[in-house]
Amino acid sequence: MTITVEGTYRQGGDNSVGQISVTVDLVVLTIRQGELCVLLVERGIPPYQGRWALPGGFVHEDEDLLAAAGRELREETGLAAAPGHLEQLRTYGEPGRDPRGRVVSVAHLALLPDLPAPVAGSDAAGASWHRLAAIAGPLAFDHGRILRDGVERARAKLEYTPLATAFCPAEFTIAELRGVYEAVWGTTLDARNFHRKATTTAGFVVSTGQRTQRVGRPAELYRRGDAEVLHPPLLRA
Amino acid sequence: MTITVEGTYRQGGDNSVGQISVTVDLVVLTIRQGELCVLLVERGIPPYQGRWALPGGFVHEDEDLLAAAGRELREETGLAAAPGHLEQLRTYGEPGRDPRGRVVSVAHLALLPDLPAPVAGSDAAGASWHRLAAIAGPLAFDHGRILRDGVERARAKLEYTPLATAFCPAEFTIAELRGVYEAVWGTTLDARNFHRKATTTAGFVVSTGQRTQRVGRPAELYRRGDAEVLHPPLLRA
DNA sequence: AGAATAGTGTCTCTAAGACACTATATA
DNA sequence: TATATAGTGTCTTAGAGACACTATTCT
Repeated sequence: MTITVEGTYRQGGDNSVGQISVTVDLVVLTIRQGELCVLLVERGIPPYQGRWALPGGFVHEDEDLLAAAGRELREETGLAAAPGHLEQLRTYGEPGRDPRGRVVSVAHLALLPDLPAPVAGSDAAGASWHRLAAIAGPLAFDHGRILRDGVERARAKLEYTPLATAFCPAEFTIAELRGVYEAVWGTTLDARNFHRKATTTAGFVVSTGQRTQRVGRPAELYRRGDAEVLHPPLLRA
Repeated sequence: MTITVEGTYRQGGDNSVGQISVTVDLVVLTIRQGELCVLLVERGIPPYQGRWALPGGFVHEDEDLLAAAGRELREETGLAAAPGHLEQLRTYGEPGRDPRGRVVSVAHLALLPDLPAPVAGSDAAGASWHRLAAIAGPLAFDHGRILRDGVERARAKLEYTPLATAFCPAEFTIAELRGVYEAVWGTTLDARNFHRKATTTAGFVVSTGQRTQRVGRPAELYRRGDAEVLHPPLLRA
């Protein structure tokens, strides 16, 4: 079924009906063994058969864009965005981006903790995690560009929001949080300065009173604070 | 004419064709007499007849999204984005946002200098500038929300990019640049500290060697520098 | 005791904010 | 000379980066 808009959108405008296929694509990032990873699916049919692509699919008739992205994430990974973070990234609509016709894709960015439940066993045939540094060939469609934009968005948002916590489990140590920054930015940070910074920036993290039990001195466990923005920001060098 | 995508988008996906109307809407900002202003058009037909709305229209069949936004800007204002700035803002696709049917709008943000050529005389019947602080009723559709998002984007980008120069003519004084910050942020800034900051931040502005001729000591004229990002940023209090 | 990891204290340097002062034009 | 606007210098303070040191666990 196709919905048709009747009448001019506004006076002075033209009447071309602009019916276009709308999809959502997902840049799903997580951190595994200290490395930034992205979820990719292998294309089984043309175009770009055999290439890796971002997960995604068509927006349903009566479905919000963010809801569509959440549904696709669930279908492809078997996991909800609940413990992590999901936001709109950017919309890609260049006429030639899909050889089959005009498709506008509203890309979304998801940040997830490294969940114990693996991706396998979900609906998605070939969804798998790939270390960002080790992606072999070019991705299908313009997904390479979308992936780059998503990674850059994540890198930038770590600076001025507490979003690094989306990569962590509900309770985490300062060292784990620092590991997120190091993996996403591809740098190393001074553990002492980072600790001071993270614990003194208002609303970034709150102590739970609990401690870890591993080798070495036990680390205090923290939960995400209520700040939406970091004041002052945690800038990259 | 309607383009239809044949075949599944990718394996594992569903087959709903997701045909939706795609439009571009524009948040066009400028500064007039020291106040931040937005370009609005009055709706002559239902729905929302008589209400103010953002300019916009349908994306053409073989047209890029940014190009569509540029075209609408030209049609509504008679002016190109060339001297200013145009970027994608965000996409709005809530199912109920247009009572006539499913319409996904890719909103764009345009920042323009206060051009001597007025908006009148252009294609647009009722396009006019409105002081942001003095917009009477609610806007049509979800345009109030889009406008808020656009203004917030502009406010944020002044912090860490040299985008304030998009509101200025090609050559401008430091006092004019400061006026942009004050209008967009709705604050007052210390003229002396701002001068130091603007002239010492690498790549923000470059001197032309020219000077103004008005009352008082002549001010040096500057042009936009080649920096894409301000290091360090110029943060709001 | 020794290894391993967590967390604190201190110093230096950069940059922001407050504000007095100097500079150069017009009326 | 008065007025108006442009631009510089200085002081204080917040915060980032470098890095020595202390703390608390396990083996």
